[in-house]
Amino acid sequence: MSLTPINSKGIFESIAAQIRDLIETEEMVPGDKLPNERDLAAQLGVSRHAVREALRTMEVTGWVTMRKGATGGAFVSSGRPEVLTEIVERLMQSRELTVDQLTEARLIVELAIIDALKGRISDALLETLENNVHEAERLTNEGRDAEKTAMNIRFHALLAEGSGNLILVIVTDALMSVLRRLVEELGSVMGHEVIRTRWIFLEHLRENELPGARSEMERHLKSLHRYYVEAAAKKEKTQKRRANRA
Amino acid sequence: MSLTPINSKGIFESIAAQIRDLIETEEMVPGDKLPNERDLAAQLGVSRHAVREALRTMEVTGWVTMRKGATGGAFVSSGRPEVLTEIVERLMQSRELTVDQLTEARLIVELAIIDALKGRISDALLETLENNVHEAERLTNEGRDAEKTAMNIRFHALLAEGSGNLILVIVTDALMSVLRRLVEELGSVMGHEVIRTRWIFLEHLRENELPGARSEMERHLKSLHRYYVEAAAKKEKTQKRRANRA
DNA sequence: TTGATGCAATGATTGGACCAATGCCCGGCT
DNA sequence: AGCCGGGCATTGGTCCAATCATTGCATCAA
Repeated sequence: MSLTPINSKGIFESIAAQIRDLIETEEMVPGDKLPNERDLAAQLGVSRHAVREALRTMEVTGWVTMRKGATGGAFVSSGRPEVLTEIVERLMQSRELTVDQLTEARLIVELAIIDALKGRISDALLETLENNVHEAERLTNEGRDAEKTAMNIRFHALLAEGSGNLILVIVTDALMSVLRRLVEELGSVMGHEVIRTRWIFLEHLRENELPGARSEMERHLKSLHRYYVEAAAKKEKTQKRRANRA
Repeated sequence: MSLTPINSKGIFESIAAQIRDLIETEEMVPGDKLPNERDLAAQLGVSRHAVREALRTMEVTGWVTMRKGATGGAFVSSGRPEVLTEIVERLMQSRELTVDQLTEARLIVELAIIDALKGRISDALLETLENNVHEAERLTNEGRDAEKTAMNIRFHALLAEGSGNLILVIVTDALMSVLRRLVEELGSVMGHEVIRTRWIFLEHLRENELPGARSEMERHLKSLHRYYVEAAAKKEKTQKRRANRA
């Protein structure tokens, strides 16, 4: 005989579960509008506050987005990579996750993407990538730092798209949105060095020399990896020093 | 001249921001207890419900955990990696993924994880994996299908954990979860074949023969890949036929 | 000593009321 | 005819007050 716990996690949780089910079974797809809060509360037989808490948590986890106003309401969302950054930030601050792990994961995924590029290197892809590097070069020369960084990050996204695999694109997106935050915190570097390695990488790609491209990217990312780990350690130390002084 | 929007996101957001600041500046560390909801509401001059919404979102994002009861309350947390899985899973699920892309991505990520295992193969890891396969073998023989599948999926999660990289674990978890839904739809297969390839894989791992292990896994996953793509195509066809008939 | 019981603290849920933002529509002005 | 502006309906946002539920602890009796 197996008894199931009753309401173990609170009402708002079971409300969220019900709505999630609707979405998971594709009875509702991104863009669809959920009933308004008052109707939901009535249908589920709970108070409006409970519905609100459920919707709020679902908003945070990227299941729905909420807009206010006359045409507002809760809409099924397709997910928000940005919320990842906040959670990752917390994990890193409390040492559950290290910079080391983050950049290592980036290295691994990126190299996997390059491997997946086999047989998919088209002229269109090459042109897109070249345009990106040209733009990045211009921004670097003009000293427009933030835009330059965005452009450099975009390069990796384009590469992922080139693999033709949506999953890799999504994972890359998520990783990049987290890394962007890291760069903001630790400071970006090596402006022209990035451009240089890009051209070498692209040259290999153009010649269909995947191994060469791969090792160039590996070299580049590993040097970035070392830099960030060091910068994070240094920042750590100054924070500790400041804490001790106080 | 740049004007900043006022209160664009509501009161609960600024409450959350204030509390986050307290935690970020390390005035509060994991384990510390926040004031109770009534006091917080009074101190901030807002309603208790606003405080609750703030705390709820912070719970989801891993800043605090909440317990109920006499010694309950909101406590500073060190983060919850599981939410990341949920968000990544949502990102994957909401896109129009093909079976092909899913299993290909699984192949890519899994092989990358095996590469990342270099220098990390411990006796403890081997033992954990062996236990998993033993269990899976038992469940397979007993015909307990659902549990067998769960155990087989768990193997990949354990492998990811063996890489020592939390990011890879999260990506694997999300991927597996999406994949599991697919398997439920298409039906699982090859019970004993999976066990066989597992033992071969582990044997390579035990001998520290990473390339051998890698190619065995590659062979196995590629055959799975073919099977699922085929099964999906077949299902597609019967659905079309059924649709035409109607 | 042990177990039951009551109490107090704290979160969980509810109901109802009102505020605020937003987009649409309609009427009046040019 | 065109447009502009104010009112209005819809919907989320906030607040208050009250009650329920859970949990740990202190108390007390066997």
